[in-house]
Amino acid sequence: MRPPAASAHRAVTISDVAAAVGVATSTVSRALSQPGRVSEAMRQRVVAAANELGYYPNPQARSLILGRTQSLTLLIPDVTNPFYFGLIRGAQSQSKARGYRLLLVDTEELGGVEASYLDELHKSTDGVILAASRLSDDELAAAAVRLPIVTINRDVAGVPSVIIDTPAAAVQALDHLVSLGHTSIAYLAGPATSWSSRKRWRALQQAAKRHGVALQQLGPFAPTRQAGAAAADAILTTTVTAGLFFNDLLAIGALGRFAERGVVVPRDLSVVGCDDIFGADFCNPPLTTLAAPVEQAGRVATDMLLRSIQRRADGSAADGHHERLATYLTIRESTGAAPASTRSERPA
Amino acid sequence: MRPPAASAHRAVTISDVAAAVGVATSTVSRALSQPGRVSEAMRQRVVAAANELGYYPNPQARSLILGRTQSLTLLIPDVTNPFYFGLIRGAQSQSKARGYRLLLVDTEELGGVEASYLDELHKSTDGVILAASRLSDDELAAAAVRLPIVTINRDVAGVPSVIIDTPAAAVQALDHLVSLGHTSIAYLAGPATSWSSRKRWRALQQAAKRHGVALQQLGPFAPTRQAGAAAADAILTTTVTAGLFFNDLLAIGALGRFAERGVVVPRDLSVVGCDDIFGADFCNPPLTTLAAPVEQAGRVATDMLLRSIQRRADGSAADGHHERLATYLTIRESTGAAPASTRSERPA
DNA sequence: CTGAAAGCGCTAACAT
DNA sequence: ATGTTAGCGCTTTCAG
Repeated sequence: MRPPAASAHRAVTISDVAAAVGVATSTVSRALSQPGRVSEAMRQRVVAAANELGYYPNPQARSLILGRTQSLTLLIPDVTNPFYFGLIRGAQSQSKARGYRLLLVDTEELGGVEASYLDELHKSTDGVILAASRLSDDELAAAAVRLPIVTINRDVAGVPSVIIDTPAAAVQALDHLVSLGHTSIAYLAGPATSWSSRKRWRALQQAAKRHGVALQQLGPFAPTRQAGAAAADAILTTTVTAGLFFNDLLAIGALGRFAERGVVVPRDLSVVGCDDIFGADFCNPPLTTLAAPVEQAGRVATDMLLRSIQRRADGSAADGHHERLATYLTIRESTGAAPASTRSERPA
Repeated sequence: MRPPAASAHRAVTISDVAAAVGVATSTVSRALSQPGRVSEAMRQRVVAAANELGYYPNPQARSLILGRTQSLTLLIPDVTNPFYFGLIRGAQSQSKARGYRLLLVDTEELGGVEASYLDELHKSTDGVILAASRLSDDELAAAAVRLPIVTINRDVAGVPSVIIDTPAAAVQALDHLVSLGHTSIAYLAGPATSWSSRKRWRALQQAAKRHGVALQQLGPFAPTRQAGAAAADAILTTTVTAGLFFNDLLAIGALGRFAERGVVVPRDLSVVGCDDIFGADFCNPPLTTLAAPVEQAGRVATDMLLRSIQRRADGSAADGHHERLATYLTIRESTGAAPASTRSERPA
């Protein structure tokens, strides 16, 4: 049973409730938010009246005095990139569980948008989760002084972060390819500003050296399906027999292009993606990929942020804790034995 | 050049700026929000000081007095359902363009969560976009009295809404199947509470009668990939040669199950999805589907909501305008000629 | 064109 | 245990 809606206009306030019960507003406030500090009888009368009148607290007024908004903000570069879906869900559910609301902002891959939001948000959110930030280390560190921040996949001193450990998994992927007989492999890099891409490339280089296989970097490519066609064409100018793609979006785009050009995956070329996004398991062929625990990352980031907010409230020093989430290789059907003949002889 | 951050703690307020310039706070307020009502010289001095000090307005304080929060809320049943991605993006970008922030809430397919949010949100958001609401007509109408609401795919008197016209496209899909020789077809229904599913079924029934083909409904099914396996098995107990699925998620799930059971699509069975979500074009085989203009729906809903908010502020009567967005059949590779032999003889 | 003062809804001392 | 009072940061009468 929903209480009767407040008459057309003015909303029900705490003083309406106070008047109805015949007490001071402070008593109502206490009864509602610090039940221990009023008599049980009073609490019940107040709660009854509040329900009766359809009273709901005004979060703005509360925020103004308390200095916290009970809302967190998730800044992501592109809401349509499925990689972030899990992040959104994880952050959303955890925020809700902790009694916070989640604001979602799409920065459209623009560092400038990111920076201006961080300035404006200052007062309207209690903390920010920054996914795949395009900001410089200095900008990030500066922002973190003013506002609790947790980054995802970005390692800046003094700024807590969740790191999805794809470099380690990328090495597993390389091992996998080497075990299948591949000796010449390409890494299709992400945006030049991507910290993850650089990290992964470095890890791959070392592993390639250890295995004694040839590894080359192509790109950078935008992390999109459209760019996948370009990545596919780039790889076809080389003689590699396998490609490690910056992410699944790029790999899926490439898969389509390979099909167009008559390149059969994995017979002619093996393809490895990254992230295990929605679709990676039902594309054609299903993608061997690095399964990033994205939703977990969203939850963990939220908890770290909440802890960081708490710490600030207590006046403790800021922390720069980093949480590293393991990522594992998931083998599906886009990788297979290296072709016997050299790749340059492939029909194309 | 970012202004120097405010010293560790207290945020810069309008009175800090006023003190710096040596004027009253009201002057600063006017200079910043009603530039016309202050001398140009004064405006410049104030703006300079504000930048100097790193002043940003406190939206909470402003909301409190203005009675609007400059934020809209998008309530969706499941953030991980790719159908909503476009909606999120459309609503997000349009909100931003109009100077509003977007709050995202996942109701987890629960009507109760939806209802309680509508109550609480009352004061913290200026309006709500309700996608695929699980609420009853009465509940919706009641909520719309208290708060500007726009629904998506839900037709309730007095509540403005955006209707993605899938029934019309479903009829196109039926025509398509009939033209391919299918005479016995199944509709794999969505949740019983889904208004869209019911509407579509009704439109299909009429069209089937017109064509003189047999149409049966199976389900209801959850709108998920998992449920797709159940839907696939259900369809295999019948002799239909084609299935129209409630949405792409369900269809993609079914595609996987068909592959497992050796049913070749479209040779043995034609499959039609709905929504054209991310993945519909690269699953195996690519899905014939009804391409819903989802991102547009998000933008349109946002604009309608803003208009509705405006109308309320002006004291005009509430409107119940409905915007219908055309949806078209997109033919890909999951539909083909009806098998010559009857489906019950299919290898399985 | 600018200043003084009141007040949005709520909470937190400080009384009693 | 409850009432009184002040004030969070801002906008807006109302004066001048």
